Amino acid sequence: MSIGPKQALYAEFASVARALGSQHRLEILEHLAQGERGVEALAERVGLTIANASQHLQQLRRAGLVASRRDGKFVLYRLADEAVLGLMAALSDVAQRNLAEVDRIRRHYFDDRDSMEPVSREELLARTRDGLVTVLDVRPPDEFAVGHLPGAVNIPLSELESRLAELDPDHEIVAYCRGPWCVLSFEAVAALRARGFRVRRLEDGLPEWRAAGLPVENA
Amino acid sequence: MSIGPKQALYAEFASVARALGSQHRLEILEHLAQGERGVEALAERVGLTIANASQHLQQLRRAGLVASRRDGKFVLYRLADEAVLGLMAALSDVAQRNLAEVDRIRRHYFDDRDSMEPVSREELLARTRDGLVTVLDVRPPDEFAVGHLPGAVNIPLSELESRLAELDPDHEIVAYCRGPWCVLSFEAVAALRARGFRVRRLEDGLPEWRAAGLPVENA
DNA sequence: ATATCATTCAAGATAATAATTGAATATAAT
DNA sequence: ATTATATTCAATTATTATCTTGAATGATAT
Repeated sequence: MSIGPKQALYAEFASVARALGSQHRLEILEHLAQGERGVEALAERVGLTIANASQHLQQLRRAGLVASRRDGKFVLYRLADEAVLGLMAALSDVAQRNLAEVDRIRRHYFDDRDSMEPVSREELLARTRDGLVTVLDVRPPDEFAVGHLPGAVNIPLSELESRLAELDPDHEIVAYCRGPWCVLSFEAVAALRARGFRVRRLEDGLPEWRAAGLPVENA
Repeated sequence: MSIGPKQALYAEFASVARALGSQHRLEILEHLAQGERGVEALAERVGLTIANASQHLQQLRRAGLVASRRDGKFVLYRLADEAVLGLMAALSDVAQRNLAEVDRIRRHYFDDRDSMEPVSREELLARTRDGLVTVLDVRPPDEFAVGHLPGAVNIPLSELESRLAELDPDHEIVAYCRGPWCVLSFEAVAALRARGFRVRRLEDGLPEWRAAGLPVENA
């Protein structure tokens, strides 16, 4: 049945789609969008055994979604391409538009914590020039270290309650994390609002900021 | 393992990706991008039994990729959304960039028949205003009937050899068909060049023309 | 060389998906 | 009402994907 070049191409395209067709692999891709990562770190964060994570990574590699390099005894994986992020965005866009369940989850969880419009990247750029805004990165420190918004303060969500003193109550805060579906910034917004801070979320997360060609610091 | 809202969302996104993860379903989507179609017509064109095509269509519907309506005793399917076309474009983009096999097929088949740059939609629009170009739709007549480029001539590829007289040899010809992976326009270009016609392909196909907001005729 | 650590491979159990067949609905025509 | 047609459902079998476990590879450090 797979005669014809069109059929052969569609078979290839389908193999890419199948590689995206797993909750775990999508989550792995979200983490890789932050920057390079080893197998063990990914396995732990996604909640897989190392052997299993390794197999998922190889499926992603065969599908051309990730690439890898060896660094000493570690193997570091990364997204193959900026286009991969675009593909994931297109996927979530279609799912959001057409699957009622997605809408239900969004309203029930996300809108509950922050129903405000997120701050656009352009708006944040303009406001940081005035210096009256604190950019807050609530991801774990190792992800912050690989790359973050210029001038951002890193307080991981888990430490937020105990480090409130580091935040200037007179500044508006703009919080961000891994991307549009990362819960960290939503939790941070809810927690900080309850403490009286003026805080909004940045649209999307670091990978999308970087993909937009905006500057990233990795000191 | 699927606690958390992020996991729940990714599970939904993955279900959309799995629906795209089949050669046959991608081909069905290509046909639906031309316009509404019944189950039997789709089954025949994609080379599936009717029952099987019906099941694939329902997977696509569950994934929010297609919608359907009943018209008398026929059930007509269509793409759920313009965003679906964008998702397929993103999918083929990633596959083209990162899978060597895709490149091999393209060079071996497509570039062999037409290694020239395709005509962009903008260029075609400009040239049709001068009236010196014949726009040639080489899809089957029923697809042409559902929608085609303004002023296009419909000669299905299968009848091209016998209807060469209808083409003015002084006009440049711009041929198009279903989309970037449809072989019809490539075959048409190769056949017409061999006959001495000046002919190029339009970039992509009718669905992308429509998605760009350009006018479509369906007389 | 040997030991150690990170990663991958291989084998097997379980679950999900695909295609086929024949029966069941739902609408239209007689 | 009955018949015909289009589509869907249900049951079956074959194929493919997932996860687990334990062993094998590759690179570094002792």
